[in-house]
Amino acid sequence: MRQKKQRLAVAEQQQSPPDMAQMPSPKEPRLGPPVTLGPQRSIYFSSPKSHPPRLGSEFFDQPAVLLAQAFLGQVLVRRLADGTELRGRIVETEAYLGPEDEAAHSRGGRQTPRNRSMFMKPGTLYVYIIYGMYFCMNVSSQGDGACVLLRALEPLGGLETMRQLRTSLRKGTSSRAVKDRELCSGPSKLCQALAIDKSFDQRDLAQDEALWLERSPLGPTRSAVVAAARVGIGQTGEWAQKPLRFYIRDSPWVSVVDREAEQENRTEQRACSDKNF
DNA sequence: AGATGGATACCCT
DNA sequence: GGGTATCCATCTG
Repeated sequence: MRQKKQRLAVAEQQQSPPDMAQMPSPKEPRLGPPVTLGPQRSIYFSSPKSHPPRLGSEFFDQPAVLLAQAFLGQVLVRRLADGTELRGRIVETEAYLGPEDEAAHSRGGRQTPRNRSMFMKPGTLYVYIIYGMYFCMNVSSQGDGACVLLRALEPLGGLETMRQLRTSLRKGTSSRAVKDRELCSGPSKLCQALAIDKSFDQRDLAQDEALWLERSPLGPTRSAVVAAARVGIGQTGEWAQKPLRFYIRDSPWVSVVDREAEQENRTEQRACSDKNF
């Protein structure tokens, strides 16, 4: 009981009410997000020179597998109600392909109130509750019912706030300090660390004021991306085996490493380079 | 390794 | 409507 209250208290503290998030308050001006929002375009912000550009809807409009790979290295930014910015580099993702994918919530074309955002336009957030107590954050991609799950971040900024969020949202009473590696190394951990909850469901990552993606100058090289089986979706079925999880090789921030897949990826690459690649 | 926790989907009156 | 099995995880011992 006490934990539940704690959880709510933190959520209220960090979370701005929807109306406040939408309307700029005249008496309390806030720093704007990296680029202007709204339908009207400005040539000033389309210039490649403007500061770290926010990734727009074109970025999200690609097939789930490509989007899952393109996410790697990009920086996710969360701005809390008090203006604090939390940032992390995406190091691990999973692709869910839509109706044909037996491991996807949208398998068989199932559409329910919960997974509605999977069918919305690319860039739409799909946040769902798992095991009754955790959140997972997905981003809709091109393809009906297809999306990408964000599984791990390398924390870059706002670590102390992340630690606080992770500590206060944890269930146990143990007051052991949360290590840096434990801040965002899992789909629900990163949601806790960035204070992302169900209220983000159906929001647009290309437009939202509290959450956005910044292009990183250096992405991982092709050989630094490991393709492995997805986590936690059972052992059976062809879809459980498919290499639809992607992570940055040797990153200490990844949630689950798959040595076997890393080995296989390497031999595949060698085979490619042998064939004059 | 085992317990946890509750929303959700799905089946059944 | 109600009952139940399941669930893309985390924490602790």
